[in-house]
Amino acid sequence: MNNYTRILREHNLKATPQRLAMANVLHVDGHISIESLYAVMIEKFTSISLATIYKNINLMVENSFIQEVKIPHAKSVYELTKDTHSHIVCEKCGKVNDVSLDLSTIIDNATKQSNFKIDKTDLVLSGVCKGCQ
Amino acid sequence: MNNYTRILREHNLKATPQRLAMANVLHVDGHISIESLYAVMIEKFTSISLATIYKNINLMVENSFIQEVKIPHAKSVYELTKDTHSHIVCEKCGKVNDVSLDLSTIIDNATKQSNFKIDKTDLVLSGVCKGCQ
DNA sequence: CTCTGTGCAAAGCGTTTGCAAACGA
DNA sequence: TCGTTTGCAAACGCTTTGCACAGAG
Repeated sequence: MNNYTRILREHNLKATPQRLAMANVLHVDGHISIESLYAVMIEKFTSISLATIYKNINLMVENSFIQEVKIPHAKSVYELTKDTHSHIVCEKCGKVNDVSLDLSTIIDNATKQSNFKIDKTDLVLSGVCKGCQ
Repeated sequence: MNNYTRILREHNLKATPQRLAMANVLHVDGHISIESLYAVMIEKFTSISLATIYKNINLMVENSFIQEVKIPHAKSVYELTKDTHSHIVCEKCGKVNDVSLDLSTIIDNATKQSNFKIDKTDLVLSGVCKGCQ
């Protein structure tokens, strides 16, 4: 039994070939939009339905197996859930990368300013990647 | 001629009553979703169309008069364009507030880590506001 | 007066739902 | 075997478009 089979089951999801392939695409690709995911999936499963993609994406999000990342001026992408991190997106080619940033000082400041009890950060930096410069 | 009339014209937009009211709602409310905006607008203009709201929102975004703010697990809200700032959203009541945070250290770090030329930050903090705690 | 903006209705598009058949455990 | 998942088609909801009339400049 491979890793994703186990993880899917831990999330009360049956390890169907479609789901295992989705998990694998997410693992390999890192960040992928619904339409790109569908394009990749239909290579392996010529008759897979968009409805299946959506149903599985939604189930996986509900079970915290994956997460949605909202990108300014672009479609959302999805990634496997991992430790807290930020994102950086290239305005030219659209590529999304992870970055590991310490936001604790920022959070302290924001807490003082707002009186909120802060428990989550969503930071998306935009710019131009090395390859596109 | 009031402020918004002038600003709209500078953006090549005619200062219609509907647009002036939208600008005013955005100014007073700070951050508002399409559906809330429509609900407020229809009070003043009983026969205003959602199409008008959308057309104007899109024109105003294109002209950088307003900006979209994407919120995790919620609908986007719109705000008048102003100096760079971050947002904090209450997970209980949904209220969105501005916060002024210095992200320069974060940007330096991210630049080193990613080799991107960074020019924009979108930070949305989530938590529980004072009133909801 | 001219050109832009508005309101309405219809179209468009991404996403969700219902259902019968297929499949995982 | 039993409950879940799939694929298809239809439905849905949000957003956009086309058009005739109204209104801003």
